[in-house]
Amino acid sequence: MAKELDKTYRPQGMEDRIYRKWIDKNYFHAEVDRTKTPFTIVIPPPNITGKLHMGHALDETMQDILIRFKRMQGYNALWQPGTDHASIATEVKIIEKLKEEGTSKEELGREGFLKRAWEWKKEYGGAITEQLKKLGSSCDWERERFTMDEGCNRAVNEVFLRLYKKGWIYKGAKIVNWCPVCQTTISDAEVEYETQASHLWHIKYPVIGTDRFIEFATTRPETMLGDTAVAVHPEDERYRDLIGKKVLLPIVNREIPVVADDYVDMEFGTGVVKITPGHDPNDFLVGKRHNLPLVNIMNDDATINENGGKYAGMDRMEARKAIVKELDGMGLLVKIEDYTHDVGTHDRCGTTVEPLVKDQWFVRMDEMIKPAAEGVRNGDIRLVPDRMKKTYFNWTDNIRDWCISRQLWWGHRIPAYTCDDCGELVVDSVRPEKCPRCGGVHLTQDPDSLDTWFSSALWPFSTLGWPEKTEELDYFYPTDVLVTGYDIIFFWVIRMIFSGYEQMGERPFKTVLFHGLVRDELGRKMSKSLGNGIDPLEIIEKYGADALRFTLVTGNSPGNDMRFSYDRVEASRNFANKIWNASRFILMNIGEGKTEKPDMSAFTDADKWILCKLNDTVREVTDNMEKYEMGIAAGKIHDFIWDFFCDWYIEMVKPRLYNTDDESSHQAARWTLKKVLTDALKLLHPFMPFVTEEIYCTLSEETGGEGYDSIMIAPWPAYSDELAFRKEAGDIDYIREAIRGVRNVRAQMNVAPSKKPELTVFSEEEEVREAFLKESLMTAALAGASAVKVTDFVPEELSDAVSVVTKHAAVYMPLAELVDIGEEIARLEKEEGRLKGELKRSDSMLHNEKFLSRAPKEKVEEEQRKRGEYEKMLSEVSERLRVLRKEM
RNA sequence: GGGAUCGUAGCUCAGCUGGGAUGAGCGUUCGCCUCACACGCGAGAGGCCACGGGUUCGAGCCCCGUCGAUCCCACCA
Repeated sequence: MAKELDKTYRPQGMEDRIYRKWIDKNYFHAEVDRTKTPFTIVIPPPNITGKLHMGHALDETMQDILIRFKRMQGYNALWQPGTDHASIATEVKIIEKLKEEGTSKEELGREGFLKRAWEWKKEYGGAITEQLKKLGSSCDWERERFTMDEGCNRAVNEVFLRLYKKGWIYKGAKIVNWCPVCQTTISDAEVEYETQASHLWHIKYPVIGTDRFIEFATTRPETMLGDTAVAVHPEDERYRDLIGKKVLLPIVNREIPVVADDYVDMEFGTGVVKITPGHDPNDFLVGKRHNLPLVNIMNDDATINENGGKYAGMDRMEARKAIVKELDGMGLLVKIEDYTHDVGTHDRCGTTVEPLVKDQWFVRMDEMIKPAAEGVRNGDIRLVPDRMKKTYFNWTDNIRDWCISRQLWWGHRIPAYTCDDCGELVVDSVRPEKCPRCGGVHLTQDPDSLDTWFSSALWPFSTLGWPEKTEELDYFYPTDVLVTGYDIIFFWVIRMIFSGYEQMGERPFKTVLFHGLVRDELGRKMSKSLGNGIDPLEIIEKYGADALRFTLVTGNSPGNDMRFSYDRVEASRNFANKIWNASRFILMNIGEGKTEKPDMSAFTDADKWILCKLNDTVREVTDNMEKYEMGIAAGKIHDFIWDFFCDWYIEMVKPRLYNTDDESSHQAARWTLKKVLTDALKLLHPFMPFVTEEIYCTLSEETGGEGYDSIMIAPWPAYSDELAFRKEAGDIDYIREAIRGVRNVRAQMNVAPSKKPELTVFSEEEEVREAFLKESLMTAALAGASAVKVTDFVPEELSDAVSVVTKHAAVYMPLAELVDIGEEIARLEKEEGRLKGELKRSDSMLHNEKFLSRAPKEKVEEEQRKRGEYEKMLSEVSERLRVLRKEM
């Protein structure tokens, strides 16, 4: 490590070096230790196909901030990492690759395909975790898991078996969402609705035995091939006489009944609906109620099947056109209207989803959802921000059974077997040796695999060893906080919650902390198609992971989307540079071994002031962190370091170090500098782990440290009553006010910086005079003065001086030769006006009977105190004006 | 059709259970290469807190409407 710090902060190289050190020292690893309180976070496992994007960066950063904070607080902090096999996403990628190679899934066969998939996982599956490391993520990599590793696999099979035994997993023919391109079913959550411009085709069918026609409207005319009824509302006068009659389904020439069902909306269209139980979820239900036959007219690739007669083999969209044309030819097409409606598409590939009836596996949700809803309702699980409950309950209140089988190969294979001999269905967590009914040894496993979320639902406990009763599970479960985006509530959060309650009998986590989306500079979603994605790795390369992390959490609150901009990263990088240089200053001014704490009498008010501010910052930041207000915490740390520490304290200390030779006072300054820097670095460490580590270690090496090899294992700063120097801090705040006032007037009056007048501070309060006297050297330096005198009367010779009036003191500058008296009078008049206004405001409140009687006492007292101050300042300013006017 | 979020300085956003908007960063204006830092220092300018009501001694914050932006959910063919 460099003996001293370079002039400019340069994260390149440094971050990787530090990360390697942390890994080598095994700091991220957590073991069961009953003497310590655990704090656990499970990572939302990134897909193995994934490439680090800003969403991950935000998610990981928030988790790392929490885990580092808790680790420093002394918790046994475990951040459990791992990756997700992402069944369909991965399978699609591999299929693409096979296509490039001129082969296919079918050609390789199931076994060959899976072999390829595992190879693929081995080759690319680690990329995402390597990228997480670039961010500084302090995951316990020794415990890294994968949703399809042996343990997770066992957990999946075990849960499947348990739920099956309970009767909560069943197989049944129901209408499901089918993706004709991916050739698999998908769950309701995977369907994305997209508004499309289309048409409403008005068609009529002849009513048998009459010369009438019954007219209706449809958005999918091709499905008429599978119609098995036409429905009207039972109370609809227009059609009452037709109920029970038959109509002739054209083209197919099938006779179908007119049924009456409440489902029909009389107001919509003609009040007639064609019923296609095989291809519409509502029609499916109507069909059940009326015992209608079910006709499937589609193949798995969405072409029309043999039930479509002459249209067999035609694509669904082609068939639509052809059928409309044919109906038109028959005179049965009444009209075509423009119509926009929401069409279900597959969130992975954008293909229009086809509802059709398939024999699939489902999880019954009605019972399992109850404890999950209750757990959030009664606060067993807390959602941050609170409003996410509404989204959550919206889902739990309307939950439907979960279709879990997928016609995919990459994933957990459904642990259900059919006996080749007797046809018995056997479900077990391990492959049965023989059929329990007939003893046959030939059993065929269900070819389907499970929805990828089935395994991620078990993640909080499967990663800790479940179904084994491991020490880890006992100790680290339930986990403390889950950090994730609000867009994943129903996919994942709800499913983990009901799985946790059902399998473990306990909540999977105590708190869910939601974050929003990271958008681009214009507020648009970052997406591949827009090409507006910003690569976090590029940002890290250029500005450092610390700058990226800080940018992602500042100025942001839980659950809200944020915009990403280069300007903000630059600001964060500049902040890192600021700390870097402040540290350089401190290192240059602290000699080796000279930072033992001197006697309290050696400390100046300035020292006590910064220690007091530090102390307050420690308390507030800790409090914000406990409440998951990371953005606020980051802001406070930023302000403390930049404003209080760098802009004020370091400047206050310079004249002392450079222009005095009181060794014990120097020592107090050095001790304070080091103490404040060290604690500030600790507060900042969760946010900017790398720079803080680099500086902390350099500081330790150069000046002797606290005995920790790394800031990440050093204790979090604690609030201390001993550092609450309220009086001194208040005095320094008055002095700062005076300094600011002087600087202000100088700038306003264009006084050259080289001009260093002698200042006279006048105050009627003895304590204030003492405070200024004690800090006169510092005050003079910061105000650009040659010296500061303190008096309890205003000397005659200063009658024409420029004056700055503050609450507790007035500062006189003999600048009459530089400043026009007229201007000074104008300035003071403005000030006088301002003070009069303030006084008026104060008086209006204090004369308000209701304010006096109803406002809390402290508020009234505060207002009275303010009024007193204004009155004093006003009389001071008026007096100055009187004197100056006489001078003219 | 339900529900949520947002509307505060030119821009991007904070604003703790209601108590004077001394809010932050960027931008901007005026001075400064002051021996930690020009990725910087000092000093400014800039805000009917979307609009209209209400509750209150007091509202950016609470309640009710209106307008505008965004998002989620939903089986109206």
